[in-house]
Amino acid sequence: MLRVSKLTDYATAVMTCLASAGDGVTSAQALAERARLELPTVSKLLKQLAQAGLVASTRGINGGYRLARAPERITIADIVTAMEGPIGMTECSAHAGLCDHEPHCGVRVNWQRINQAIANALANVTLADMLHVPRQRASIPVRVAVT
Amino acid sequence: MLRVSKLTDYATAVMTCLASAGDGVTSAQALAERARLELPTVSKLLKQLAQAGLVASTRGINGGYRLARAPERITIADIVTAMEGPIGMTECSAHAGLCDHEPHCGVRVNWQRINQAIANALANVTLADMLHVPRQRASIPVRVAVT
DNA sequence: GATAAATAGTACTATTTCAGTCCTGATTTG
DNA sequence: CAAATCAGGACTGAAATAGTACTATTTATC
Repeated sequence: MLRVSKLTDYATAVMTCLASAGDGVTSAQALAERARLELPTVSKLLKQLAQAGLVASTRGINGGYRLARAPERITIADIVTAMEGPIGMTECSAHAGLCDHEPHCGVRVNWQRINQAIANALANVTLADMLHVPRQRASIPVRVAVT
Repeated sequence: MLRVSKLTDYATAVMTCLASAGDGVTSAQALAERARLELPTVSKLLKQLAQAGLVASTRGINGGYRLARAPERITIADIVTAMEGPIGMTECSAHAGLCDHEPHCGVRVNWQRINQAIANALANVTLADMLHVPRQRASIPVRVAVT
C-alpha cells in the first residue's frame, strides 16, 4: 500500500526521541523504553542509522547514540534512504537497466518525475519539524514542483 | 525501498496503453502484447481496475476494456489506490487504532501530513500526462502544499 | 441455437521480503 | 580485569507478492 517498512517507521520514532534528548548520548536501552519498542529491534535500526551517518555512536560503558547533525539538517528522506535504500517507486526508476521493457517503455521517464516529487516531499520535512505537533494550518510548507 | 508493487507499475503501463488506444475497446490480449506482459497478469490487474471503476469492460467476442473516464480525469493516485488500497506510508496513518503506540506517539500526526503530501503528488499526475514524454522543463507542474 | 472469443471470479503455489531474535566480538569506563 | 555498551553477522518464522491455472459467464457470429 505504498508504505515504508515498520523498521523505517520505528526509525523515525527513535530519531525523534534522540532529537528531543538533547546533546548527550542516549543508550539503545533508554531509547527502546521511550519509544516502547524491543531493544534488539532498536539496536538493529540504530546500527543502520549509524552506518548511514545519521547518528554517531559512543562505545563502552555510558556509551550510546546521538544525532550526527542538528535535527534541522536531518530529513525524513535521509531516514527513509538509510533504512530502505534509494527512493524509487518502481524498480526501473531506482536502478536503470534491470527491466526488459526499458527500450519501449514510455512510462519510465514519467515515473522518475513522480519519484522526484515524492523525494522532495520527504526531503522537506526535518526531524525538527517532527518534534512539533503541527499547528492548525501551514506549519510545514512543503512545496514540490516537478520541473 | 518505498516502492509500489510490480502489479501497480504494470497497471500504469497498461492504463497508458489504453489511453493511447482511443475510444474503442481493446482486448486484454492486445494490451498484453503492447505492454509486453503476460496475458494472465494483464487480465488480473484489469479486473482489479474494473472493480475500482477505472476501466469499463465489455464481455463476449470482440469485447475488451476501455477507460471509464477521460485520461485527464484519471490520476496515478487513482491507479495506486485501486491496486494497493488506501495510500498510507505507515500502518497507523492508513488505519487508526491498530497501533499500540498511538496514545504516546507524537510522530503519527506528522506522518499523516507527509502522506497527504505524497497523495497530492500522485494525484497531480494524470494518465494524459503519462502519454507525453516530458518537455525540457516544467511540463507537469506538480505543486504540493502541506497545510 | 451452437460455437468461439472474451471477461469474471476463485484458488493455489513458489518465491521473496520483512520483522524480529540471538550470538559472538570489539570497545571503553571504572 | 569486569561490566556495560555498541558492531556485525546469521538465522528463523511469518507475511506479502507474483504468477499461474481453472471454471463460469457473457456475447457476437454463423
